[in-house]
Amino acid sequence: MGRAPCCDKANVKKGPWSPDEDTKLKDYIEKYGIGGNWIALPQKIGLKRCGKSCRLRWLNYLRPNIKHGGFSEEEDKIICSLYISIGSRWSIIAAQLPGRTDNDIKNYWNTRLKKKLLGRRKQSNARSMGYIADNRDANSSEDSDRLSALSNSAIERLQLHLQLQRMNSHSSFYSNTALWPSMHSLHENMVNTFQLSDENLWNCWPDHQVQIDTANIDPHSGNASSSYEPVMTADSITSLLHEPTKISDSADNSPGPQEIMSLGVEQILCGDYNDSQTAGHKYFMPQENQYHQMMPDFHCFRRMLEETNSWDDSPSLDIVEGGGVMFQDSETGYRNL
DNA sequence: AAACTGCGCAACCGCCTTTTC
DNA sequence: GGAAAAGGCGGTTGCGCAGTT
Repeated sequence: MGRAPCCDKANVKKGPWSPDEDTKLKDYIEKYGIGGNWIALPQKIGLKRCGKSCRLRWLNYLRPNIKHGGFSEEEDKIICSLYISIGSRWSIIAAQLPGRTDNDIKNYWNTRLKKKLLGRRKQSNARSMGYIADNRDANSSEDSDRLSALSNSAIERLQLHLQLQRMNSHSSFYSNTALWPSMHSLHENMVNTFQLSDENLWNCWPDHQVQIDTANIDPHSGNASSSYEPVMTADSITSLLHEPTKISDSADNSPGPQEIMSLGVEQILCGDYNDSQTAGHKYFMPQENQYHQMMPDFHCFRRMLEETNSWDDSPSLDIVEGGGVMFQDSETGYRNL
């Protein structure tokens, strides 16, 4: 049985809010409050709107002390740092920026800040990934999809952190790390990995047989736990490349794998895998002939490492005299942050 | 001047979590 | 304890506007 809709879709108005509707909603909430029930609210006011729509309108636009546009340099930094650390948790990021809404920050990130920071790097990486895919298997659109999937949030976050870290050694602009949120230990691990020599990095793989555990990871201790969400893709890949983490001795009871990796399996691997239930954990093990399918993913990161080491072809961020930082617009040149 | 294109943003959708009964 | 309702969130869509051809 499906879930009942929150309102009668046929009888609710959609689209932009009129000034009249805004006034009705604002006046009512200021007088009587929400009353603990958004769904019932529009009926009380006489608005033909879905309760969720009212909530959104209030939270994102009508409530007091909302700021729109004009993000400051400080806000840019906070958004950037938090995005690197926690990803697209817009509500959490918004909580650190008084007057800003998650929707606003999300829009700002997607339409402006991301382009400012990653700009041409992304295109460059896309080219690299295409190159890799072409070399391996020219007719594999599935692989292309997987590669492009890898180029999303995780890679953006990694690129951003590397940018910031490079700048950190030159500039006071981002040097106050006290302002930054603390990094997940595996996240730090990821960053460290990309500072390894290429040789070391590559030699980590593929000699390990890998057992992938769907158990979750405590972001503070790095230990397996059932109460935290799975680690992100880039963390997972880095763990695999860098420093395998043994989280349980139960591996001894399972055939084949010598080490247990803590990975969010559906985020990093796709395709069919043997799986088995062992000691309360579900293990996913790539079959031998599937290793080659995983390799392109790691090629992506290897390629990124190579690019990172020669980050000079079209920097989107640069240090300027006096310790300031400029974002470089791909078309119009430098612009102060 | 008209058509086209790209961008920014408000709003919607659907899924997941939390609360209530 | 379980089902339903409501809240919350992130991704996506579509409209309006400005700039370009």
